[in-house]
Amino acid sequence: MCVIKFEMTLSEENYLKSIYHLEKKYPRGVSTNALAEEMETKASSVTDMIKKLSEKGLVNYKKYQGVKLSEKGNSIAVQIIRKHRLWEHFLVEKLDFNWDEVHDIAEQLEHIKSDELIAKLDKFLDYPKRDPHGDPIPDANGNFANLEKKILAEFDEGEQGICVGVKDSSAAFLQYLDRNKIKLGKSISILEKEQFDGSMILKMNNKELTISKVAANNIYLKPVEVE
Amino acid sequence: MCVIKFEMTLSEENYLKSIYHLEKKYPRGVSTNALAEEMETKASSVTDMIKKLSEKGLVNYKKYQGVKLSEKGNSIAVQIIRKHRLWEHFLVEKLDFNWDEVHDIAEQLEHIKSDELIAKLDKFLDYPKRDPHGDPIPDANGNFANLEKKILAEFDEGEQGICVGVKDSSAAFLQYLDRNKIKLGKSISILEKEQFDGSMILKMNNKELTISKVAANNIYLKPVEVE
DNA sequence: TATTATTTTTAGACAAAACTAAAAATTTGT
DNA sequence: ACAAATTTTTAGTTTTGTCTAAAAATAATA
Repeated sequence: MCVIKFEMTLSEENYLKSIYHLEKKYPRGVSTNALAEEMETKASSVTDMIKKLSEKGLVNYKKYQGVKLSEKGNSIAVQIIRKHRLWEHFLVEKLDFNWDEVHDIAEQLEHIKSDELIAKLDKFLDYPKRDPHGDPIPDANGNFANLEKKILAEFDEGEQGICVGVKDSSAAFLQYLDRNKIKLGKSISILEKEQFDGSMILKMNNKELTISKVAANNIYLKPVEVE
Repeated sequence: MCVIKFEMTLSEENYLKSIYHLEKKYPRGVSTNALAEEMETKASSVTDMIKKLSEKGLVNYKKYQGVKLSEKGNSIAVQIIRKHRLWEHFLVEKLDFNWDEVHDIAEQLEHIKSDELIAKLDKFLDYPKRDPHGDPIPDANGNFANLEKKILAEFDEGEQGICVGVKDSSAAFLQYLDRNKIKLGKSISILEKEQFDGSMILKMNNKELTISKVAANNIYLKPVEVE
């Protein structure tokens, strides 16, 4: 196992991370424009950076055909995501931040360079498997513990599940969830599904709650069998 | 109380920190060359940066006459030092790092931008007064808890004290202290002082220990009256 | 298929922070 | 005090990552 360490700049790391996330949406290659939008920069800047990453062997790139992460690039991106999610867990569990406040700080902390630091932080947090939004934290080898989950909007009437994650992690959405007392771990039953607009009437904490289709499309449940 | 927030670059923050530390040694103004050496850069680069900091009102500067921090510059420098020392404390007390391993990591962490983060970290650590090397941690207002301390080399035979800090925080020196079981909080008596080379014979843990003048010049004791 | 429209890349410029080399100011030594 | 040595500043480049404007390639449409 031969691990080569690169000197990565902040900007390079952010590009790899964005490509990683966009590959979920565009598995056949991430376009220059999509990346420019994600990075809040111009397409020409993206082209320049992609060339640089390509020369370093971190992405596979052919002109006009979008980028994909190479194996090396992927594993670097996964390590950055690991750091981001570990720090988010730390901020919420140890420093008492709310789950809607941690993203920007973790965005900075994820670039701190020290393998020893991350190993010790992981141990201190007792090897958490998920961050405060329910996203899996890859282990030191880059392996994700995959957990079964389905978007709430895809559940049918009478089904039931446990809230295990959110798709949208914006502060606005997280605060909406807080106001409605929706948290990870909560048991939710689907009472009714409105055909007209896709809104749902749920039972949670023995109370009824109506949510829009937009909201239901951003909540993950783990299905629970109900007899 | 009107607090103005600046956009500070990493480099600007490091210059302020270095000027702060050098002002201890050069209270009438820090020379361009001294700063260049501290920052491991060239004098011409220093001149450029000083001009920039001067335009921002963070240092007082007249050509050929060295720099001093302005009040604003000083308070920013103190906040960076606060962050550095809080993170060092965290790394040693919570993540189980040794005191010779934390400097480089804290050097990165000190630039994370979030007042809320530092306030919560401070609380989590239970408002520590000193970092792992015995240096005082300024509070949120920039006030240092000043503790009485004297360099070991300046003690006389028969005197006694408690180790409260080190002047040199290099890994090499800290490891030397570890090998000789010298830690913060240890009680030390001066048995003999060799006139010839300034070396000292100490009693600590009921055992005798000889240290060189160089070492004795880098250890701080709080004097203890002995009847 | 020919012609638009869109996307992507190239070319050239800029700001930040560093550098080298040379000029200017200050300090030192006789 | 004046020449020599040192320190500091200026002037002109370089690198990284961005930008604008224009050219080239690809995609969409009549």
